[in-house]
Amino acid sequence: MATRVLVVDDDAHILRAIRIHLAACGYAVRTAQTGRAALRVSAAEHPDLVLLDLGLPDLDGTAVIAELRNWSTVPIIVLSARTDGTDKINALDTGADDYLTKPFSMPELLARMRAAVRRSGSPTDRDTVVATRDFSIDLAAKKVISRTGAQVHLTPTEWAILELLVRDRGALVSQRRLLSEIWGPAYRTETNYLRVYLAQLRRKLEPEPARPRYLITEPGMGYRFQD
Amino acid sequence: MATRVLVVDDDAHILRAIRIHLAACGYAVRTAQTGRAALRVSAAEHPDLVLLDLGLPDLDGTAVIAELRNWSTVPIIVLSARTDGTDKINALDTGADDYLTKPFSMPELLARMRAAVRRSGSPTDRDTVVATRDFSIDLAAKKVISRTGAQVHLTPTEWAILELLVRDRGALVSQRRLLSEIWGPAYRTETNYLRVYLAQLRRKLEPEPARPRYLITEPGMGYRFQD
DNA sequence: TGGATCCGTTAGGAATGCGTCAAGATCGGT
DNA sequence: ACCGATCTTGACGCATTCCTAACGGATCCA
Repeated sequence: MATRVLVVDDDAHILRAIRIHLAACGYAVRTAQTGRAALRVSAAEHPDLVLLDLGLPDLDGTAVIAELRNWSTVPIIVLSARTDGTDKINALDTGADDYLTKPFSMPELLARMRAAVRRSGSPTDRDTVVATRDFSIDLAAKKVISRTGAQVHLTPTEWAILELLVRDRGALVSQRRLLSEIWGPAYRTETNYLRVYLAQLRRKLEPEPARPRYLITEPGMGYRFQD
Repeated sequence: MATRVLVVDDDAHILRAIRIHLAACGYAVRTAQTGRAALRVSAAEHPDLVLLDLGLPDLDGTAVIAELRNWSTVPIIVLSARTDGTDKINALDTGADDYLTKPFSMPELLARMRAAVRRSGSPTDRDTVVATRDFSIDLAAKKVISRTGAQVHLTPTEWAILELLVRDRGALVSQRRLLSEIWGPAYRTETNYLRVYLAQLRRKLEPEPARPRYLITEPGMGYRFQD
């Protein structure tokens, strides 16, 4: 599922530029041009991250932060043209998570966004539990629970494969990537291993191991976790 | 209780300047001049925050971040003279929480430290007393009471292991993390210790030590407290 | 139709990791 | 200096997991 970002800036051009960039990087982008709009959208859609410009027409930027912090812990990254040190400190102490001074480099913004989302995501297993009709996978706890409530025991290798597939669930993961990440780059061509372990995973997880529904083979390319 | 900060920098002058500043602001400061020292102190003292200079003599800064992130979620703020964008991005993607380029203003550093600690502080507190059918564990009082009401005596090491497992109850705790946090990063591979102490804990807590119900082994990966 | 390629399945020996025990070393208090 | 408690270390048997090879089935193409 794509990370949802709310971008708040009164300049429509900047807004558009950032939106295009982020969308190209796989983010789901919402925008707002005023402080009140930002608060409204936040309450309605609960974004995973807020990019906030301080120079808004209706409300002071720090006021927006303070309002948000009354009920939300969403990560907030401030983007501002003001280089004054007190602005930074006020914003951070009001509840902002990070502060970038314009002009900033887009790669740095993206890296700081990843860091902010990573932090907020891990402590309260938000997206770490993937549930299907037949079992649920807890990536943080490294646990698989079958529909009957029993815990399914996986070996380290089985878990490594399942984790890779589930983290990119829906997407095709190439055999080369699986082999490289789990056995090392030297085993790039040992597709044997994958066949054996995928069979074991299916025996443990699929209702009908002979006709897999979740662990799908894409012949000649790789495997895919379908939920 | 004062926030404990570990400051890592190879330049003794900078180290001293930062230490004095932070101490004046009420922080409890520890210092390290090398990457290995930083890892050792982190494992021994569990600081609440790490300030890390990237230019260390023995290890690359990002290597220190990566090692720490194997077992710790302590906030890391990188302080670096390098203005190169790729350094920033690498550090952030490896697990750093923030990145300041030298020279920076001390008020800004302090504000970012407050922000980092604020984020990390709240979400991790859960119940301090965990009860099972056969015993109950009081994490705050560091006490274990058996079903008969008698207190179970645990040695310091036994308690350290049990506490780690119970704080993340249900989740798998890797042997690396256990060894790093209790014996230090250098003992990462001494899985012997875990076997011995888990056996002792089971003898003291499990109704059937030979068939553990609470202290579960996940072969090749780690241990898990199941309640 | 025949061949080639890729995949699923099975099984058994090799390698690894775990539980257990016991003895020596170390530490802390009297 | 002594003693008990705690920690370290090594060795052994056992269970699990991994690797590997072989075989049969499915699909595609000539």
